[in-house]
Amino acid sequence: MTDSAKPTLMVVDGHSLAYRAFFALPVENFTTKDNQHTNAIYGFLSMLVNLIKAEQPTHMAIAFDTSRHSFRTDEYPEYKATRSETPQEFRGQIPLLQDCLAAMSIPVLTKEGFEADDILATLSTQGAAEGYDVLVVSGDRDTIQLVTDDVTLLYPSVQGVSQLKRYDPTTVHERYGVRPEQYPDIAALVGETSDNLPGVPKVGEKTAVKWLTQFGSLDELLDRAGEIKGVVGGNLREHIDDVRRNRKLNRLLRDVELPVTPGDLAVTPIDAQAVRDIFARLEFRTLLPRVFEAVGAGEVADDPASVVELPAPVEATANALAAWAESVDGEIAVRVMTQGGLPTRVGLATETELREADWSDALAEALRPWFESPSPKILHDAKVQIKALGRSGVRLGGLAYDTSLAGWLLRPSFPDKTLGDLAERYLGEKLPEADPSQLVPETEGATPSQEAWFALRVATALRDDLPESVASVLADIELPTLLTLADMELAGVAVSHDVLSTFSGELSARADVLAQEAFGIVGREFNLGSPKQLQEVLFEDLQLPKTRKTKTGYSTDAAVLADLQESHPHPFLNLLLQHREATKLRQIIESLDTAIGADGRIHTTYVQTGSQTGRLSSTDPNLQNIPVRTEESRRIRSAFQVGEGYEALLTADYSQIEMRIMAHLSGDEGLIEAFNSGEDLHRFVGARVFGVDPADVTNAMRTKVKAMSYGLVYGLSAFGLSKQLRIEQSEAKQLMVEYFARFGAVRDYLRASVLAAKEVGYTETIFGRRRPFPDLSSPNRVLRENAERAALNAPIQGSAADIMKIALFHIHDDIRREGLASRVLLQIHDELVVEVAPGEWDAAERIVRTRMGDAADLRVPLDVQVGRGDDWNQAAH
DNA sequence: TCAAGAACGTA
DNA sequence: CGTACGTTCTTGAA
Repeated sequence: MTDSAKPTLMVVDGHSLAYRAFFALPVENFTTKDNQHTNAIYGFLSMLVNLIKAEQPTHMAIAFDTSRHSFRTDEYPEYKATRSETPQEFRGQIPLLQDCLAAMSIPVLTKEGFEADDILATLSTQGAAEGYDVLVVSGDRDTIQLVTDDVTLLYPSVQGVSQLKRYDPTTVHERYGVRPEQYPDIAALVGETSDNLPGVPKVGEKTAVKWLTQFGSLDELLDRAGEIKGVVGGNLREHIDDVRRNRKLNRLLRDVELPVTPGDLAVTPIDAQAVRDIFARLEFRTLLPRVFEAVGAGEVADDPASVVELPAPVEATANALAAWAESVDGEIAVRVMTQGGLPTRVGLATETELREADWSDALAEALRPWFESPSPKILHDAKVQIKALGRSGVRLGGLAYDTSLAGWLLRPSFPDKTLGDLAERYLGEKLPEADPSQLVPETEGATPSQEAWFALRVATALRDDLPESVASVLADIELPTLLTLADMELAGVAVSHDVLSTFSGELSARADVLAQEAFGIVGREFNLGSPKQLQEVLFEDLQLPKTRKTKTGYSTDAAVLADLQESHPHPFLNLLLQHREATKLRQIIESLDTAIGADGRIHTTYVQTGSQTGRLSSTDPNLQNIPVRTEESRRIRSAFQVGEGYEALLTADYSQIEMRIMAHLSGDEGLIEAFNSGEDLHRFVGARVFGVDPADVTNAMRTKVKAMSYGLVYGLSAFGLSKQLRIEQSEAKQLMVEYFARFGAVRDYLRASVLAAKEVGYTETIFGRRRPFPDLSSPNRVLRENAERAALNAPIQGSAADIMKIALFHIHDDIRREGLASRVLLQIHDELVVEVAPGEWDAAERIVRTRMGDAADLRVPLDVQVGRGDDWNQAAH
């Protein structure tokens, strides 16, 4: 065993072990949602973690091959030539594995022209000479030659990667009958088929060992080859050059020039945040704690992020707090603690001073002038706090920065949700958090003013990182939008419980009837909502043909069932689809009904950081996916009604805003003309594509170009288009050809836009909002093509989102400025719902039309459709 | 109890 | 093999 006084150097052949893991672990279980395979990465890291835990190395490095090419292939081009190409699914995992290792602060070594084993040989030789206990971990038998009293080889057994066999000189001798340094002699004689190194025919390990023992060395054996009798003797003499060549090639180089020596490989603390990020991306969950555990709490501890000495908060009276705030010249960070939507305590902070006080009416009155003044204020996740203040009658003015929004704008794909996340990432500090699982927490959480203090410093750090264009998106779009959203959420929308419950009752009754009928056909009762049970019924009981595969079985989604109905009509299928529809609607209704508040209104929450493109999302409940497609489902919308004391609901939506943005960005003359002509867009495009008069465009033509136009924005393929339109792929292909022949600038723009994104690593909207796309240069094709489609879409969807946000807060601000009582209630991406106060219809409509129309100056007009009604459904017409 | 997967609603 | 979301239900592992 290892001598505890000596440092332990562990050197690993990353390539060979990852490759074994690749074949050992079933890929089905190790694929991320965007189709990145991770089995080799997972298997390798899992083994590595076990090794680190068991061996506790003080020094460590992982070596990788650079390519197939090495000095060995120079010498003998056939070397490893018969080895089949390593699968792309494996190769694509190597860069990601190296990213993981980088995050774990484990040095990765490669050397052009040499194999990983040569690096291991060099390091182990140096290490042994410098007094290390050396552990070589490799799946290549050639490394047996490295074993000495100081160098132990860990070699994966046939069972798999997790079982490593330990080779010291004794075990090597037991297994092979020779000393470790003689192993290459055996290998040279026997040959190595996997390396395409043929040996002496009919000579196996047994004979080789016998000869070597008899002659003492390979040189001696070859010199006296004439003494060996029989067929094998002849074979040896005939293949003597092969043996010499094999021996030359399987000698590992012990003097490769490396940029490091063993002393440089001391184990260093891991970058915990980086590990979390990459593991999240690879969807490794169980591995994370294992990594942290293996590396040891003391060594790496949690994070490099340190717990800093916090300035002490000063408890203030209402008046003192207000006086202090007003005396500060410059920005103050604010943290309003809330409970049940109302303020409970307020903390304020500058870089050096922290003040806080419990909330009270007196405090509200004392602080109101400062709160409502334009004195600049910095908050983290301001909206909830602004709403709490709003409920207490205080309107926040001077919102200068929101760290949550800034963090999102910088990295929209990694929502650093909490202030603590941001403090770790941008300050490298830990925000003290009380452990919620303990009744009497050991660690105190940060106080409100201390949190404000963190927000202030995070804001400073973020300002340095935010590119100018992104900073302007924050200041000119997001912050004004935030204030508008706070008002919209506070307002809520009136929803009629009676309308909902009547409808719900009808649907329940219908669903029951449908279910009974369906059970009658099948001959037994089961859970129609269980895809698993449904599969039994469809594919076993009813013997319908198997459909598209999913991860867990076969798909039973609506599209598949519709296809099935066409090819194998069965009454059960219709009943099932109708049942699904009824239960789905009922479910939506139920969730809406329970969301109606005491004021008879639903107050959704808009998540401003909820998308990667710049769109809003809506939760608790989601009011951005209320059904609309079918006549019946629109009954749900008729439950959204004008509130008491108001006159009407106004809906306003942009027509074809994404295609208009496409026209603007591409500058396509044809498309621009389409929007300026006043003609129906799809009719105009159809006329061009099919070479007919607009009047002669049939419905079928219009449907096709419409699907094509919308598909463009999403990066649709001929395959996808053919599937959606249920036409031949060749026809879809032809349609695309004709389309681009007329609107070529669109294709040129899309291509150039993705190319530019690949170049700079991100896309940008008209207003400068960015979205990073690291995967555009991924070696993994699925990953890369997914990124390409998303990158195609991001500037378009994002610009539309920007435009709607601008229109939204302009409308909100105009309504206030004109002293109107009307208010915006909902935003559904390209649609707004406004509650209009009595006598204000004309003013409201004017403001909405103007502000939506002039939100952006594009090469085509922004068309706005306005409707009026007592409920949302009526207003949509 | 939690997380994942399937399904489905919207723009 | 079409982008962007959130919710609900079932299921199986923890």
